[in-house]
Amino acid sequence: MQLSLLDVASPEDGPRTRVDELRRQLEHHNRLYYVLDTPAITDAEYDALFRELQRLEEQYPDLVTPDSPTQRVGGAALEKFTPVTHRLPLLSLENATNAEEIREFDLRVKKVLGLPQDEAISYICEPKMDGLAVELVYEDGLLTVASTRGDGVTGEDVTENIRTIRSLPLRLSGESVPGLLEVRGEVFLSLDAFQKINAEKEENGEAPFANPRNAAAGSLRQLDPRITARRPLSLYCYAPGVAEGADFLSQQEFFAALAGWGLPVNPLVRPAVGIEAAVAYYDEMQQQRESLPYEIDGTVIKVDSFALQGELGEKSRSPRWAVACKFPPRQAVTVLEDILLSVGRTGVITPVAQLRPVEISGVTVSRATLHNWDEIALKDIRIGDTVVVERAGDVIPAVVRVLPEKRTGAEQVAFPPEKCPECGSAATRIADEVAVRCMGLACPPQIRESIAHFASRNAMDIDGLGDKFVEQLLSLGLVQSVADLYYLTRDDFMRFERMGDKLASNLLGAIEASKQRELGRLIFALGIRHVGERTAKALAQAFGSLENLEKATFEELVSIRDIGATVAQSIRSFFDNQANIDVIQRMLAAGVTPTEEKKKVGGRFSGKSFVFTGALTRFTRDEARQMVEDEGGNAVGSVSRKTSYVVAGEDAGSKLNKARELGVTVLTEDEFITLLEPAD
DNA sequence: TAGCCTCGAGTTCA
DNA sequence: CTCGAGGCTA
Repeated sequence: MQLSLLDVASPEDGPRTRVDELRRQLEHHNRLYYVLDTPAITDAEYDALFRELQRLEEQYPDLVTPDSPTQRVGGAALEKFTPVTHRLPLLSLENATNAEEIREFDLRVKKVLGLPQDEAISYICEPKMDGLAVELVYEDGLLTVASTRGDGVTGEDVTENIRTIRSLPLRLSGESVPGLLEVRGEVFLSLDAFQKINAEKEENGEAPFANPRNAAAGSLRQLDPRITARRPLSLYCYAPGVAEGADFLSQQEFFAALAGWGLPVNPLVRPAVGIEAAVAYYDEMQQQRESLPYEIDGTVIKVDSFALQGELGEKSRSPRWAVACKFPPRQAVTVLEDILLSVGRTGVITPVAQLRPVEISGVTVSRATLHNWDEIALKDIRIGDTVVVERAGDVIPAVVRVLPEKRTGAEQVAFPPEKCPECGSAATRIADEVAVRCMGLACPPQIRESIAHFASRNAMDIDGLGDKFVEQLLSLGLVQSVADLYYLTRDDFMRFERMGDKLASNLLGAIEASKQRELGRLIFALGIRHVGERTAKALAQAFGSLENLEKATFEELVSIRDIGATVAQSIRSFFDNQANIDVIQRMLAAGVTPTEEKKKVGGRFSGKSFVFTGALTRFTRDEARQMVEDEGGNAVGSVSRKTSYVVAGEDAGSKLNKARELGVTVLTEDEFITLLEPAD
């Protein structure tokens, strides 16, 4: 395996042979250096080989290939990152924070699989790198696309930056390279690299990065890959995406295949038979944590067998076959100086802790949400207390507990407000609810936040209209409700502070553009209580137009999946309020025309709703719902006059009776299947 | 009626 | 990210 500088082809053998040879050697030494950590040549020798290759490629441009080591650093900077939609979404993991929760995970796995509790499942354990998830796509062995995780469905194209990672092969080596291979991995910075980068930053008088993860994120998001190339990022691969022409039956086989192709895998990955071995691994990694050359924030336990993984399946955002075992987050002690009150869009008054600024894992924290007064009472948090603070998931600060031994007696107990701190209206706690609400209709922050919500990215997406401008619109009296946005003129905007022609045009353009948004966005934008993004979309699909939704009866609303009495009532009262109708009318009059929601294809069941009841034998409830939705229908939970069909399995009970009472058509499972078959 | 599972709403810092 | 709450299923 050892390659020496002497027993290789000489330049006289022809440039092509030499170029191939140099590439082979450079990749080989890259791997020895970065992956196996056993360099065989000095840096100077490596540089000599690299420069020779560069010279040859300059001389013979025809010989340049995209997987050449010289091509790791691309040319010019990008304008922006292009979005990439992942073929399979990148899910997140459920968390466990201690051994007990890890054991609960194991019990859940066995319960779902129907295995006895004393069965020892084969798991794979890995350190959980504190970095950024990416997805790499190799087509016919060649790295073609690398993208960030993004929201799990769509990420950003960071191929040029990923190519600068020296431990990553641009072309897969070894036998039986698959036609298409997607690999998920974690990009991170070693502590050494992190310190080096920060030293450089400080020399240049720039602010240092708070921690290695931020530094890695900053480096990966560089538009100029030449800058990224100077930040020695690393990467470990850990999970497959789509793989065509490769079949691994287990996580272990997958890791072995990765190693065979030259992809970097964390050497600390280890199998564990039975959950106790996995718990031991977790404990062991926690011991080793401080001596590792990179940061980890826990371990990951996965069911080894892909067959079992498939059987366990996924919930909406996380698989049931893996768990992230988090180490206790880094904590800090500080003083809680005050409890501030923040009023949200819905009037909920949330207590926020004002803290004496304290540094936690590189970031200075001065505020932390306290959620509600039950929480404050439960933890017995008082103003003036010395408290332990941590950053949950290393992001959002949270007050964990107080240190009562530090009390002086001067601490003050905080009570829920009786009046809204912003508008002075009565603040009440509705029965059975934890939240305290401001009941004022004209409460300024509520109005400001609801208009900002209307304009926000996932609602009407009025680019540039944030809190700041909404505030000014309100204080200048230019806007009372969201409808007024559509009557603003250029002159109105020019009254703003620091407003130029350009900015005014942009805002007007953004408002104009928002007139045509999908119906679901508009419904979401209205800010009806209990109607978030998902529900709004469901309503848009079910009713097709704002007018239909306005007229919808409580019964009709309840017959929609995931809408129960509470949500239906909330929607009804929103539209029963004349003020709301006026705002909507004024908006429509200004030319707001919601666009059609993308209808599902087929649609033979469109407008039809199905209720499944009793024990189904030919399909599960989920499958049944899927089949109905695929044909454009709704599968709902309860029978009403609006229900088109009730499909009754064995031992159907009250729903079947109700269907008969109301005269709704009742189908057997077989009849339902017949209905599904194409009409012709 | 309990126990999932999802959704909604509020939140931090750079 | 977290908590609370609504809806659905067993």
